[in-house]
Amino acid sequence: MYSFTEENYLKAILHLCDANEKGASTNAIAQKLDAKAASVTEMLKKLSDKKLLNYKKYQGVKLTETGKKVAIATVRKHRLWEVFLVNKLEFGWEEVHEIAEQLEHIQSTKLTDKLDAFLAYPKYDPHGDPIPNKAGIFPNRSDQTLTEIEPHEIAILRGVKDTSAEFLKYLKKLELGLGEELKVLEKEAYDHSMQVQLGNKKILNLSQQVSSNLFVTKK
Amino acid sequence: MYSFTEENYLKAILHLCDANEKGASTNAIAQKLDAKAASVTEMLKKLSDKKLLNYKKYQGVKLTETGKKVAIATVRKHRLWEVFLVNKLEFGWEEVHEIAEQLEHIQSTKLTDKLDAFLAYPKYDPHGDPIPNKAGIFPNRSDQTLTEIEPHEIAILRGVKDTSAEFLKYLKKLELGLGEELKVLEKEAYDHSMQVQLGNKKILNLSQQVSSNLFVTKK
DNA sequence: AAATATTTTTAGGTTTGCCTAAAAATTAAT
DNA sequence: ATTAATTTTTAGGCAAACCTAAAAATATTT
Ligand SMILES: [Mn+2]
Ligand SMILES: [Mn+2]
Ligand SMILES: [Mn+2]
Ligand SMILES: [Mn+2]
Repeated sequence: MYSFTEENYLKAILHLCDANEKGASTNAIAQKLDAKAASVTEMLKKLSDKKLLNYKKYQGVKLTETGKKVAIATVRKHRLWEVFLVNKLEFGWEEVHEIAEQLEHIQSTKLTDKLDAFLAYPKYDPHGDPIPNKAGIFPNRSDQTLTEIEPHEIAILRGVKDTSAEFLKYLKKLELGLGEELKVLEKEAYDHSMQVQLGNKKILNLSQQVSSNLFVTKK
Repeated sequence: MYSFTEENYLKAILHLCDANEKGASTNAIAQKLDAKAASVTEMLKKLSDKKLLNYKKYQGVKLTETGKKVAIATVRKHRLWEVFLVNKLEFGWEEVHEIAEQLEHIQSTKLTDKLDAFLAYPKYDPHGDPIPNKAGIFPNRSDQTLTEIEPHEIAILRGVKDTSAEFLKYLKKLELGLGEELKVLEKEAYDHSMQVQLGNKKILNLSQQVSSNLFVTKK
C-alpha cells in the first residue's frame, strides 16, 4: 500500500507535529530523516497529491486524517516489534530500535494484530513509549501516579496531572522532565513525601502534592 | 548488505540450480521472479560483478560460494519466519508464504539466530521444507521413518533410505512420491506391515521393509 | 546445410528516491 | 525600511530496478 519511504516520512512528520503544534517544517523533516531539504520538498508534494498531508509552499505541513492513520499504524508496528524483540527474543532494549525500523514496514494488518495478541496487548514499548491499539488510540499516557510506586522500583515520568504553569515551572527547576527515570528510595509515612533518585543521581524530596500529580510507568 | 531484490534473485537461482544441475537460464529466472528476460540479464551482470554468481553470455548461471551462502541465509530466514507465524502467531500454513517473503529480507543475523532459538531450532518449516542451520547446513531430510508413525497420524514423505533403482521403481508404481501425505490407518502387529491412506485417498499396504526405508516428517 | 523458431542480449525509456547548486521566499537584524 | 541571514523551492542529474522493442546468438526443424 505505502512504500517504506512514505511510511518513514509520515512517521517523522507525526512526531514533529506532536512536538511542534504548528506543523513540521521542511528542514526539520530533512534533519530527522537525514535527507536534504530538496528531497523533502519533492516528497511532500507527492504525499500531498496522495492526500496524506496538507502542503502549501513555504508553510510547513500537517498530516491529514489518512496520513495520521498510516503514521500511527507504523508507530504501532514499530513498538510492537520492539516489545517482541525484548520480551520474547531477549534482546537488550538498546539494540531493538534499528531492527524495528525495518520490521515496521512489513505489510500485513493481520500480522500486526496477531503479534499484538501474542504479546498480550502491551501498552508500552521497551522504552516506555505508548503503543496505539488497532483503532489507532494511544493508551492514557498513564493512569498511575508516582505515589503508587514502591521503594526500590524505578518509574519513568510520562505526564502530569496538574498542568498549571506554576507546577511545570517547579518541575523544570527540579530538572524533572518527561522521560526522566525516578528511583523511589523511601516513602515517609508521616507526610507521604517521597525520596527519589533521578537518572542523573540527584536525590529529590517530593511532597505528596507533587508525586500525586506525576503520571509514571514502571520501568 | 544485500538488497531485497538481490536476495530474491539469489534465492530463485538457488532453487533453479537445485532442480536443474546445469544452472539457471535467463528465462527460467525471469519466469520465477515474474520479470522480463531483459531485466534479468541486467541483474545477472550486476550480481556477477559482485562475485555472487558466474555469468557468461548465453550460458545461464551458477551461484558462487558467496552467492550460495547469501541465498541459503535468505531461505533460512524465510522458513524460520514461517515457523514463527504458524507456531506462535497461529496463522494457517497457507497464509504465511507471502508474509515470509517480506520478513526474509530483514537484515540482522542476530535476529535470525535468536528467532531460531526461540522456535527451538526447528528443522522443517510448516510446509515440510528443511531449514538450514546457522552454518548453512540443511538437516538430513529426515531421521524419522514411517515405521515410527502411529495410527491416525499423518506423515509426509521426505526421502528414502534405500536409494536402489528397484526400490524407487516400486515407489513410483505405488504412486508414492516425495511430498506425498500418508495417513497411517493401522499397524499390523503380526508382520509390522502398515495400512496407509494416500493424499488421493488410495489405500496401500506397506511391508516393514518398505516403511522402514521411507523418511518422513509428521504433518 | 539452410531455414525457422526460441532464447538471450542490447538499446533506449520510465519511475522512485536521492543529490547539488542556484533562485526565490521568508524571517531576523540593523 | 533596508539589508542580511535563513529557509524553502526549483532546476538539472544520478542510481537502482523495472519495462518494450529490436538485434544477436543459439537451438531446432526441414
Ligand atoms: Mn524505536
Ligand atoms: Mn523505518
Ligand atoms: Mn514459503
Ligand atoms: Mn522475497
